[in-house]
Amino acid sequence: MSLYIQVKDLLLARIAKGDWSPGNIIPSEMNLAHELGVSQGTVRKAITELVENNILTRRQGRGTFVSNHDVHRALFHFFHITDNKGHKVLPDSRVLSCRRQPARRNEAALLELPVATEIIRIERVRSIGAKPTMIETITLAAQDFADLDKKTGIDLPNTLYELYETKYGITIHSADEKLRAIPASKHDAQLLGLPVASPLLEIERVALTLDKTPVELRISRCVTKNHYYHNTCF
Amino acid sequence: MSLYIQVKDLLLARIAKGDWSPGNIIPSEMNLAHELGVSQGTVRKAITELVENNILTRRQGRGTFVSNHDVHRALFHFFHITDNKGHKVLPDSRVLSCRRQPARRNEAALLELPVATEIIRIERVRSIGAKPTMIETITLAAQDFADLDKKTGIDLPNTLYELYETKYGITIHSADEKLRAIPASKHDAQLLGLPVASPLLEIERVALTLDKTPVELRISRCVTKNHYYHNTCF
DNA sequence: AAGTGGTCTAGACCACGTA
DNA sequence: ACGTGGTCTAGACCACTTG
Repeated sequence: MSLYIQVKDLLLARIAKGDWSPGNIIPSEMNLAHELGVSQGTVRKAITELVENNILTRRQGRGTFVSNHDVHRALFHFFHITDNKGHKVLPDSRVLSCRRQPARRNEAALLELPVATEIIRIERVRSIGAKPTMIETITLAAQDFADLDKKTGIDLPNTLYELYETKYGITIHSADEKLRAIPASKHDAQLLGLPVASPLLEIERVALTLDKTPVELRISRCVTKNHYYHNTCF
Repeated sequence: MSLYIQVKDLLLARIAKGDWSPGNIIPSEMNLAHELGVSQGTVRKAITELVENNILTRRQGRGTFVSNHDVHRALFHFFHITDNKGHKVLPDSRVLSCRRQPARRNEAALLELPVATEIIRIERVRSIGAKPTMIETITLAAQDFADLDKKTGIDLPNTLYELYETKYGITIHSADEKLRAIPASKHDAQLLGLPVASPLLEIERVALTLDKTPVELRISRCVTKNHYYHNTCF
């Protein structure tokens, strides 16, 4: 393996281990180069790849920082619903329930947990401009999110990924989404104020950490009358 | 502007102008460096960014080439339908019609053409394993694709983007997709063998060239009973 | 003024593909 | 054997931020 890949892996390991945490500065390129006995150019190339992966952020004149995966990031990387003009809108959310339960078989499989492991299941309705637009069912491994179910509806923030990072030290880095069209169930239809069997866009998202461990399963069923799921491909 | 950005823009201009065409080799880094009066490292950095944009391809020991946006690329960058196991499948296609018509208002808007410009409209049904799965309506500016409508159904290849590149010199580089769930029309239902109003996944895709000119509008309506639209977000 | 990342150069050696 | 890209080094100057 080339030297800069080894440096990259070493930096990654330190970040994953928590030696350097989100928002904090890492040593300068020169310091790392001296410490590791390589040239600055090699450290630079390793850091460049991590910056391209959104894991580090460079700020000229200041230093290199572990990325903060904040609201902005969550919004831009993981939230793809836009209005008809293509503008992203952050919907409000109302929690319907938040309970501990044994994992169903498919949930356990997607989260790579043993069957019937205890999970936390959150159900909420998300609205755009007072109009109910999405129903979300969120599944988390209970062991990783102690006491999350004890929070009241108001304590559960709109943007959960920020909470995962700040309270539980779990940073969501990528996600895998599967989309399909499904008919609204009676329950869905009632919550969303639609006729039964109206077409809904279902998004099944598995959110992953840096080392590709699945952390959250989120199934969203969306009304796509005034909104789209927007994706740009290169 | 930094030097390597200028070099990058210059290379881009030559590619767009057609001095170097897809599949062909460009001069070596050393030659470009001498020609432009900069160091090899600067040319290298410019080329690196173009490689990251999938515009150039490096082959060690051989040289640097203008990317071929071939079947493989089209499949991996622009085709997101997978089976339930997550494997991509390339569907067959049967052309229903291929006609010249005046552009409708929304088509003209999305393709950035004057209203009522003549367009070519292709309608086809795509099947996976003999099962009709998607209906596609493709709209192209007639002026850019002379005689495309004169091809018979068999002459129209399954993978159109390759045809655009090889026969018309138009390379699709990125695409913008909007997804929503819609009920199947009578026409859709008949072609796909489904009850009327079954939920379908509609994908409205605008395909763009390197300089972001919209070239093709493609509306796909997909049965998502045994297939998903798959997206990975970083 | 000092330290950081951003750019640029020049030169070295390696791994790979072709002739 | 030769030319290509791939990696690595060392050193220079610039632009930006902080103390």
